Amino acid sequence: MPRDAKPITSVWTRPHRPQREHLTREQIVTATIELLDGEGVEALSMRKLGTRLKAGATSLYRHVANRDELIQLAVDDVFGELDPPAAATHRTWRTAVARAATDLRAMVLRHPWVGPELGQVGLLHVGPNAVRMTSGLLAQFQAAGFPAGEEDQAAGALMSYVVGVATSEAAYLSVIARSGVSEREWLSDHSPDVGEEVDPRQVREDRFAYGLDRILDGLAGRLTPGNDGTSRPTGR
Amino acid sequence: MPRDAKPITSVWTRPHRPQREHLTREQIVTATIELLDGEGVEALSMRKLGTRLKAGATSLYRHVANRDELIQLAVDDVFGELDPPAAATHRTWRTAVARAATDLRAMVLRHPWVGPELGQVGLLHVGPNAVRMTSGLLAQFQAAGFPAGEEDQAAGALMSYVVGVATSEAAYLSVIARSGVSEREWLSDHSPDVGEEVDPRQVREDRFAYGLDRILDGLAGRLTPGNDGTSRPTGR
DNA sequence: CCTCGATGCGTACAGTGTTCGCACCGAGGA
DNA sequence: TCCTCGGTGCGAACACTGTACGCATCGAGG
Repeated sequence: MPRDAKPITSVWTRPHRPQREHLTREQIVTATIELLDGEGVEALSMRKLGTRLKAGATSLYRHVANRDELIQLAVDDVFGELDPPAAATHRTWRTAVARAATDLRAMVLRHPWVGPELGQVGLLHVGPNAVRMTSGLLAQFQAAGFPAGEEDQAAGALMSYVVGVATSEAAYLSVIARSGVSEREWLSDHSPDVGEEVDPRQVREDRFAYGLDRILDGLAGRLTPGNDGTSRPTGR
Repeated sequence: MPRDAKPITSVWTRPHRPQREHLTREQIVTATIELLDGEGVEALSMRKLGTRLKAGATSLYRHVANRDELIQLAVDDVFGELDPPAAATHRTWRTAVARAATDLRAMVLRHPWVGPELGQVGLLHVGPNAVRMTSGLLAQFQAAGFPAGEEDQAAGALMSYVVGVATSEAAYLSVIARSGVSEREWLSDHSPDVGEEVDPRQVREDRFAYGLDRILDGLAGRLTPGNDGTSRPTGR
């Protein structure tokens, strides 16, 4: 025992660990999501996250390998907000798939950092929640009666579209939000040719629905005649 | 006309500025793209870029506001690799659009960092080259004879799909490349149920073409009957 | 009561983007 | 010919970052 410093001071200056509240991986992930939603992905730092959890920055490394893995966990966690589509039947596939797509878009808009992150890691091996979601979608296409081997490509095409629009939409909204004005103000500043009466939120939703309908139309065309729910006006 | 025989000191003790090669914004951007292609977006640092240009790190700030703006410039620059689609006619719109989509996918695969970056800044206000590309696409849909006001939504849907697939595909390929094995090795390691005879690159291209055809099918359904080229495969 | 694995965290290190101020160049006027 | 002066390069510095390491401390189990 070297006499490096004061042996012990008073009780009051002791490190004073009031209650040893253990960190949880779950806690860390939800705090991460809060921070990501609030300030964006590049504002996420381990130290900031630590203080938000009333913990030291390096404590997090006991529960998470590194920052990248933490973000991956966050990505899969928000996929858990989606409930998988209902039972798959060949009559209801189109509405079920459309609903899943709408939910997915809403989730990406709620968490604008998810889109770019998905673009860096790919859609497939993200985690159990994402897998549950994609396999639920796949079941819909299987029940719909697509030719053998096409269900996969159909589901993939749909997912790519939804993630593509939603990501770009989320980025657009984030840029506006960072500039501090409302969407309509921003629009009338940056492209004054749009009318005042249109609701930009509605416009975005219509655009999404338009593309979604076109993809579902195109997919429905691959079904054996009779099963399809095509909205195509040309009856052939 | 000015003779370089400066009477200061000897040539050898001069501050040794061998040739005053001025940096150019263009030089910087192309070096940035090289570095991004080679090592990915998070390996891009101003100091590394500086040494690659045989310049100090902070010299770059004379020509570029900051790192983010530099990446934006790089993004728009690679959009310049795409040549805008040919003259738009109502007979050739489908092949022209399919070709533009294929080119765009190839570009995103050549530069795997573009996808996530597009997801962070949005598709629209990226720069003149991207604008040229999207407006060329729009002209195709206008010439195709879509109902008034729908050309925009059609072009947007297509772009979202292409960027969505290509981004996720590029991420997948980057993960594999970083692991140092070939795509087929990686596949037989991670999902041994796929056969040996399939060419994974061909599979990806087929998947892309499948979704593209479905979207174009769905879009063609909105044309006045007679103009549509429904279900025409784009394959090679 | 003692031991031991698990956990928290202070310190430290190698980087990062970016600012500031100074040194220098080359052209344009006196 | 000299002398200014806007533009350019860049070394030093600052505030941060992710994270490896080692030590202090805990709770449970013997």
